[in-house]
Amino acid sequence: MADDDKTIGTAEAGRDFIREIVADDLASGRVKKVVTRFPPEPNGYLHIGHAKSICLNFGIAQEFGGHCNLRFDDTNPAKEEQEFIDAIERDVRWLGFDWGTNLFFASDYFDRLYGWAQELIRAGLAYVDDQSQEAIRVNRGTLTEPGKNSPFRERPADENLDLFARMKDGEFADGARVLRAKIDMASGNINLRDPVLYRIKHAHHPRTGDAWKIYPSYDFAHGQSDAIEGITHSICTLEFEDHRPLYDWFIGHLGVPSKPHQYEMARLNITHTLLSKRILTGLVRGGHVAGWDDPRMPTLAGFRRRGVPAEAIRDFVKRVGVSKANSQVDAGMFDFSVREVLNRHAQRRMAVLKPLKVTIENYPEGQVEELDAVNHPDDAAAGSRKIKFTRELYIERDDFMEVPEKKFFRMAVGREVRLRYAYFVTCREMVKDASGEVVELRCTYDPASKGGNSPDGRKVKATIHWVSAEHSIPAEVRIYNPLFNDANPSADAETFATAINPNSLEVLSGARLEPALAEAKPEQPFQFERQGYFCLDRDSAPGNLVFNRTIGLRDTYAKDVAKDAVKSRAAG
RNA sequence: UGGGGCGUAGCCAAGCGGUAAGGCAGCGGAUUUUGAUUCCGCCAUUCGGAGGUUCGAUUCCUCCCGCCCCAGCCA
Repeated sequence: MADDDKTIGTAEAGRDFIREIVADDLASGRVKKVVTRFPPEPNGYLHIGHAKSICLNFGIAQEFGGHCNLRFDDTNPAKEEQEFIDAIERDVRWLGFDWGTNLFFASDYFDRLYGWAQELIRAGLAYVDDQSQEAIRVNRGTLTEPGKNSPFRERPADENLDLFARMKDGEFADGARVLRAKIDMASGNINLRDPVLYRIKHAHHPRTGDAWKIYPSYDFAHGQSDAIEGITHSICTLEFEDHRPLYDWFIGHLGVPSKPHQYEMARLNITHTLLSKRILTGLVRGGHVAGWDDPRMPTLAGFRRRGVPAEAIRDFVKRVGVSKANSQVDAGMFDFSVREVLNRHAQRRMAVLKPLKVTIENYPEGQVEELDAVNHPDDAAAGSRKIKFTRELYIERDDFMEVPEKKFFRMAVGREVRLRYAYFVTCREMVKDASGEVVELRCTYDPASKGGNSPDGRKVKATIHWVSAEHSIPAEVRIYNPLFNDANPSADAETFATAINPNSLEVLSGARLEPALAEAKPEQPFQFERQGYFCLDRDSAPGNLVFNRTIGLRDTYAKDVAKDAVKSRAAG
């Protein structure tokens, strides 16, 4: 765990209402040692919304001297897979948290849960219902009308016990019967209208295999699992607020080993981003992205592959805070955290994404000079490296303008600029091909400006990056844009696909990198000077390098140009 | 028209009866061999609205308005 995260939850970092409750419970002695849990269902990959929950649950445990369990809520075998279990463990670790030996599965508790269900039946608080799924739905009533009691509601305990055992033994088909709690079909809270405790599913479970033909529902499993593990603070999202009375009902009516409490917080929403497993699964299954770890995905695996450091995710989540207000965080806030962390850790390199050839006419052919380039401007300990300067170079196409606009002060014919770490160069002329496209710049350099400063104190308005044509290495660079252009895309499972940004991936196949980049390791962040942060993609191979742009640098010039364009459009 | 929540700046978010923290964005300016970074300054006379209680209300009360969640044998 990074040092700078240790302040979460302290007075300096601010406290949220949940930490407030934990602190009070500890102070009053209601709780001796705090125990939390992160309870994912292994039906998909973890996304940044889960990161909020992970940081909260593990964070609270760390800050208050307790522990946090990783518990898989694997009560629905139809949706769950071992692949997801493995991925979730990997991602939680990557995020920087350690559950030690506290790894659990709700499926570990199936026997106990079954026993508790029998306990409820014997107490006359649960019954086997033979109604069809359709009949159950109809008889549940509506939001404004009470439900109707099931005709099987008063079935004697012995009969219920027998039927329940036969459900377990696999005697009945899926959906033939369910076990329901006997609570109140007229409750204003629909969760209390005789909720389903067990359903029949002849499905293969990733952990229990074919041992079970019935599976407990979330409501029947969650609170009791918390109780078994001695969870003191069971934190979930707002949509479960209505389930709390039911959670408490089970805890109150069953002989459970502890009395956990549930607390709810708002889930994380981010502009231009959809964070529901339904949608993310649809993106993957529909082939709209290359997989769960596609760098455009808001999954932890996607961010990792894209080059977002775990520390940035933790930092972001800390900045967002915890509250009960439904909100949507500006994606720019996430970008800020990513840049903040990357700026501190990424070594600088030079790379030209869209090369334009430059020939220094007065530089001797065949001559090679080695120049010093620092690895990090704010960290001398990062050292420096040598870069090679030659007669033929590449600069960024965007750093040259044939007809420079007012605010553009980079290269143009007749202008002098600095090549970073090298020399002042002046563009003498441009060379065009038959189609009129500029294909080369003919320049001269000032030998006295070696290293980037002129002894006569002459200033230039721009410093641009470059690579040696001969010594640079080719690479593919992938630029990612938001998966959704709309700040608040429709989360409708049927139509979300129409909102997908067709330009979410841009591939630049002709990039030229300084040779040191051939040594890049996976997940190692680099700043390509003046452009952004990049990292090696796992598709990369020696001789066939592929880099991902994690995020661009802030670009006030581009922003300014865009703003002016809007202004002139409005004016004209 | 049932039940449960939530409304503080463009976006998050503190605030817990004593006179609106902080961050992101934005806007100025300084430094800069990255139009980056860093630094400095500005940015809510007002807390969804209306009443009421109080010397004093974002905080307490009443009514109203708006938004979110719930009718899976999903979690």
